[in-house]
Amino acid sequence: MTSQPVVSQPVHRSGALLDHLARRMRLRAESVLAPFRLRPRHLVALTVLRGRDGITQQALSITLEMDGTNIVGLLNELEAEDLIERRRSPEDRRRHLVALTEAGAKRLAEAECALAAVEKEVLGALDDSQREALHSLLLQAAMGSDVSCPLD
Amino acid sequence: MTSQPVVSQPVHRSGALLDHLARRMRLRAESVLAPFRLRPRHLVALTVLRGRDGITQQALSITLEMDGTNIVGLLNELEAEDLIERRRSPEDRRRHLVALTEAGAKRLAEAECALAAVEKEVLGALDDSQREALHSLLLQAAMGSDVSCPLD
DNA sequence: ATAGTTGGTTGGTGCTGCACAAATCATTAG
DNA sequence: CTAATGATTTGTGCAGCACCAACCAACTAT
Repeated sequence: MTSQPVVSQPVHRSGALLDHLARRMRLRAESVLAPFRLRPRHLVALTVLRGRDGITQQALSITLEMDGTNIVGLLNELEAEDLIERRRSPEDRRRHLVALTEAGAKRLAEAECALAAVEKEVLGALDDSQREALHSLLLQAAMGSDVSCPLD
Repeated sequence: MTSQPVVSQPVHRSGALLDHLARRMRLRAESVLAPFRLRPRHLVALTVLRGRDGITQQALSITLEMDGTNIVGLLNELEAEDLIERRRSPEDRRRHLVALTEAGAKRLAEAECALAAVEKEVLGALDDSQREALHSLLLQAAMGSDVSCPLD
C-alpha cells in the first residue's frame, strides 16, 4: 500500500454536510422525541448502549466524547426513567457497568419508530437502498473510529 | 425490486448515528478551524453558498433552518472577513443577494484542506471509495431535501 | 495498615449556539 | 398613503456542555 504517488483528488469533505443534515434531523427529532421524554442525546446514548451492553461509564464517556461529569447526569436521567441499569462490576466494584433495560430497549425502539417520518423527510431525496447504504456507512464509521472499542 | 410486499425490515434509523458523527467531527473541526477564524457554522454557510451563488438571505435562512436574525449575525461575521458579499437585488432592492467572494472561496478551500486530517480520523474506518460514497449520499440528501431549492 | 490512585458522584460556574421578541429602516405593492 | 416585506439591531432566555473542586468507595502498592 501507499505505493502510488497520487497527489490526491480534491476528495470531497463531508464535515459540513454531516453537520447540516444532523442539525436538520435534530431540529425535527426534538419535538417527535418529546412525548417519549427523550432528547436527541438520550437517543444517541441508548443507541450506543444497545450495541455495547455492559459498557463502563468511562468507555461511554470516551465513545460519546463527553465529559465524565455530564455522562453522570445523562445516565441519571435515563436511570430515573428505568431505561438503563447501573450494575457494579464484579471485578472492580468501583466500576459501573451500564446496560439497557428491557424498558429501555422498548422505548428506544418506539422512539426510532416514531422517527421514521422525520428520517423520511430529512433523507427524502434518498431511496430505501440508498438510505440503507448510508446507514451502514455511518454505522461502520461510528463503530470503527471508536477509541474505546478495541475489538469488535 | 420493490415488488415484494415485505412489510418492512426493521429499517435502521440513522438519526442518532448522524448526530454522533457530526458531533465528533465538530469537536475536532473547531480547533482546526480556529486559525482560519471560522467556526463550524461558518463552514456550513460557506459550503451552501458555494453551491448557490446569489441566494437571498431568506432562502439561506430556510436552507440552514436558522432564524433570520441569526443569519444576519452570521453573515455579518463572514462579511467582516470579506468572505461573502451582500449585493442589492436589482428586482427588489430590499433583498440582499449573498455571494461568496473570491477570498471566501479560497478560505473555504483552505479550511476544507485543513480538515482533511479530521475527516480521516473521524471517518477512519471507511476507505476512500466508501468515503466518497458517503459524501455523495450526504450531498444528495442535503440538496434534495432542501425546501428552498426548487430546481437544481 | 497506609498512602496514592481511580471510578463515580455532586455542585457550581461560565461560555456558546440559538430561538424568539420588539423596534427600526428601506422598499415595494395595493 | 398605507400596508406588507426584507433586512437589521438589540435584548432576553434557555440548553448543551466543558471545566473545576470536593468527596466517597474501592482498588493497588508498599
